[in-house]
Amino acid sequence: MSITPKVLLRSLSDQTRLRCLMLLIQEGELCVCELTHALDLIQPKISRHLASLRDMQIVNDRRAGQWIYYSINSVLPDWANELLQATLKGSKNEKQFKDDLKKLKGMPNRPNNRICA
Amino acid sequence: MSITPKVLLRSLSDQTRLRCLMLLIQEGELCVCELTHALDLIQPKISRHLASLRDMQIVNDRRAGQWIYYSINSVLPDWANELLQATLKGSKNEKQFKDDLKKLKGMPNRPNNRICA
DNA sequence: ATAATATATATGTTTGACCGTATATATGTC
DNA sequence: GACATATATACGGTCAAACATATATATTAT
Repeated sequence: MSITPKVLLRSLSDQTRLRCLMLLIQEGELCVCELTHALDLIQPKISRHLASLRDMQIVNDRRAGQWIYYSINSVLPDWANELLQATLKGSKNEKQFKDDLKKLKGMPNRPNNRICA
Repeated sequence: MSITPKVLLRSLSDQTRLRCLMLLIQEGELCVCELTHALDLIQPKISRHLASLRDMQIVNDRRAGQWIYYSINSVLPDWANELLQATLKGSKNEKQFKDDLKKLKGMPNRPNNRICA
């Protein structure tokens, strides 16, 4: 079964999950420590919300050494991708989003997440 | 100030508000009793959620005699309209949405909501 | 094996949002 | 005026979900 509007919208209704997803859409793949740094929240909180997004099949995870990388599920239905893109479009004006992105870019010692190093 | 993703997504996270909005997008303008009938919920519940959507400037209301008609705010930003359209696209497969629409169409004594009668 | 780092999860608590019931308000009809 | 219909709101209760803290697990390095 594929995701429903009910499930996706419920997930997007929490600010922490929304902020994570916006960064993931924009950046492609991020690990927990990058998201923790960018959002300036405690690690268990980020992990908990990412686990929830994984359970809803909105994101996928991949282990690489001690890091676990999350990314948007690549096989979401069209309407879901369109919904996420519309949300990103709306978020780009938001101070919160800009700040998160800036914080991410400025993170020291970012782990290298390139699959082909 | 215009609506934010945070506010719109929070509004869409409740099933009652989501169902109302999907019918409003599809049908243009509906009164409280039509929505109450279509969703098969009690009137105060519908009114409460519509008031919330009005407060968030997602819908407008208009009185016509004893009826109050609600419709999607016509000056939402592009991203918000795109988000709603994507949601509608995803909802059209859903049994819940189909049932709501069928119930609305089959409602006896629907008030006539045409502005120019 | 010990220590350090990254991530996940368990636990108990709190809070905000939704709920149903009751009631108030507004309009129309007789 | 009295009554019916449509809608809004106030009130108190309930519950899901989010929270912080503490701890467990996994990986890497020394």
